[in-house]
Amino acid sequence: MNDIFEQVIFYIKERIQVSPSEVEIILSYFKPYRAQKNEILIQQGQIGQRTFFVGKGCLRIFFNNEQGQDTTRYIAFENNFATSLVSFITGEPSQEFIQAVENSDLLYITQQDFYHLLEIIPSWDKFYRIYLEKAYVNNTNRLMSFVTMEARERYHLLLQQNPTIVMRLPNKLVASYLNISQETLSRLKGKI
Amino acid sequence: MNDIFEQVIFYIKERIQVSPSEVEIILSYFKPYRAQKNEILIQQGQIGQRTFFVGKGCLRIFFNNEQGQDTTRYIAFENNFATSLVSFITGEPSQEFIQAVENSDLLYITQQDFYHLLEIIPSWDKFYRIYLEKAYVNNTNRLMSFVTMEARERYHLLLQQNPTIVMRLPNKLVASYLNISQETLSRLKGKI
DNA sequence: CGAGGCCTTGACCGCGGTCAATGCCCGTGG
DNA sequence: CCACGGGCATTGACCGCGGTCAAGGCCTCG
Repeated sequence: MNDIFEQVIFYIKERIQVSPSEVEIILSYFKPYRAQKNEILIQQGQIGQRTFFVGKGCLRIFFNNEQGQDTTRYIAFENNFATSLVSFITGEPSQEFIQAVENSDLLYITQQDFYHLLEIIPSWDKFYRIYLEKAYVNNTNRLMSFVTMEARERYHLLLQQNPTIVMRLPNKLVASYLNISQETLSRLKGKI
Repeated sequence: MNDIFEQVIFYIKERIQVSPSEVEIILSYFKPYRAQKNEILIQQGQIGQRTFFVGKGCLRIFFNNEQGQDTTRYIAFENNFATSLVSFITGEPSQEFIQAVENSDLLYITQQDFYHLLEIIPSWDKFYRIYLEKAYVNNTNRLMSFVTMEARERYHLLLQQNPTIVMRLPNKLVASYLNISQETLSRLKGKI
């Protein structure tokens, strides 16, 4: 029953040192939530952000362009966090959506509580720093791939670096993640 | 003579609280450097990163695609920091170059010393966090603009949000920053 | 005054998007 | 259990944004 709390603690302990009493405190700020497939967890324009931890299932973060297609910025499988980080940082309305791709078991913590932990748990600062660093590296690599590579190369890179995404998700989402149309992805797959 | 040190301290004090003795310590890790126009400060493939502070002049961070054109990821004018952050974080070779766009008065601090400050100056953690947050927001906004907007829109957005870049830098660099060819930028400017 | 870099303009073309038709798979209800 | 409908994937036709190549003009600096 407490599996997901054990998962998140495992995740945290891999990154920072926390005493048993601190673990108690930290966990007390995380709340469980069960999301249905396709459920929208964060709407575009929403403020008051939350950070999610995926115990089981899958979340994606995406934004729309004016024509109505969406681009997926990040995909979180089991044992990963997902946040609409820009909005989390700035406190401004989110440009991004968060959606459950599958039925998912989640934990979440509000932005307020997260920042509160920064004040009461000395090592939480480091946890946040590591999280930010990872998010930064991730996004910058994506930026580079969009800017320097064409569709076929991005697809091959994804196959190398993150085949799970291609195997587990419908083409539609893979295309959204690569920022190409579903048709183009289909043609790419056809030609080996 | 100490102008640039005053500039960096002003920058720091705007963001975190530091005691006079801490200021002493922090400054002792920053070293001045005068860069010539077009000088490359960080080569692609280089490890052992440094963070630069621009007192006067301008730096740009860019990377190459395989065809040899470059894309400018970030432009730092006076009173801004510039780092090849991914490499700084991961310790791996930089995918990015840093170049002086104009003759520039700089300060720099090595990655080692920067991390050392994290240990000896309590509030430096916060300074780094704020820096990371800003860099993250910046990059994510750029990512979104590349992915959701076309050339003309990106140009108009840049004119709104950062006209200095357009006014102060040669077209070549503006094009590189927008990730379009010089010819396309020229055509865009022509048609209002 | 000459040379080299930068900007502009035109001709051309290819990647990848859109639209549309068709096929496939799967869940749902008669 | 089968028929139907809806969502997803595939395939073809078409086309437009923006890149490349090339030529010409302009400005700057030695």
